[in-house]
Amino acid sequence: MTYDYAEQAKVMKAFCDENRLRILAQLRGGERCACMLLEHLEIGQSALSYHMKILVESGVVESRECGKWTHYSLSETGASSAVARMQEVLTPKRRVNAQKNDTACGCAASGSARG
Amino acid sequence: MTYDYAEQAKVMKAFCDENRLRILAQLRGGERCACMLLEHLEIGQSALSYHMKILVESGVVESRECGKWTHYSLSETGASSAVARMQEVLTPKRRVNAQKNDTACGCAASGSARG
DNA sequence: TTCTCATATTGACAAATTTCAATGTGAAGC
DNA sequence: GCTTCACATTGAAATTTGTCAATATGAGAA
Repeated sequence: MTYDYAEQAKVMKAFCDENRLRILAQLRGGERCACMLLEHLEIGQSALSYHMKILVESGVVESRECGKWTHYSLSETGASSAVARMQEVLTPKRRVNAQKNDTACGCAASGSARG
Repeated sequence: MTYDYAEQAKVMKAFCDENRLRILAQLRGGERCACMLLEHLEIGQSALSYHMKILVESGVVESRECGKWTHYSLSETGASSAVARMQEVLTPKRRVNAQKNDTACGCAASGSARG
């Protein structure tokens, strides 16, 4: 399978900005409209909108429109998908050929994939 | 608990760059020295060193020196810690007070925290 | 329709990130 | 000692990201 690193990076970018983490922390408490999120952040309205777009496009946050308001909430499917992605990235592959990762210097390899 | 968003963001930054994801993908196959990692990337040696520093400082990668060579591998503890962090960020908090997240517009809230 | 409110978008700018070329460092070999 | 190899660090440039002020959009109220 050809891995889409750009797509993967895009999802992970949801989590690597302090203000986005603060937004996610608020959403852990339940659905919030933009104005409520804004009250607890030290950024302007357009910056919030920018971050919400990133969060929604990454799939971890869902938006729901209700008249003039937009409500945001954590996406269960997006969340579990993101966690699964990270888990995959960090899970050693099953070894197929015994000595595939021999080191150039010839000293014994240690670590998780050796066994 | 006062959340350290900077620290959290730092860990997550390990995963939000395409080249770092390519490096992690290589490390899934087992321990690798820098020169081997470099062969499969389209960046220079100093850029690789820069990325490895970020990966090691985030805790998801371990380095092991062997004479002139440095070997890198996925850190099991770092990996599970990173996954746990992401999981925490995405897990709705237990509701304590019934109507804490009422919306400004008064329309019914939906979503995971309502239940 | 006109006005206001909540949010999105745009353009410009500042700050952070990523890269390379050059240089530094420390280990191994001569 | 000197040289080479593997990797780290530095400084500058290119790129990306995050922010604000201003403006646009679209829904509800008047």
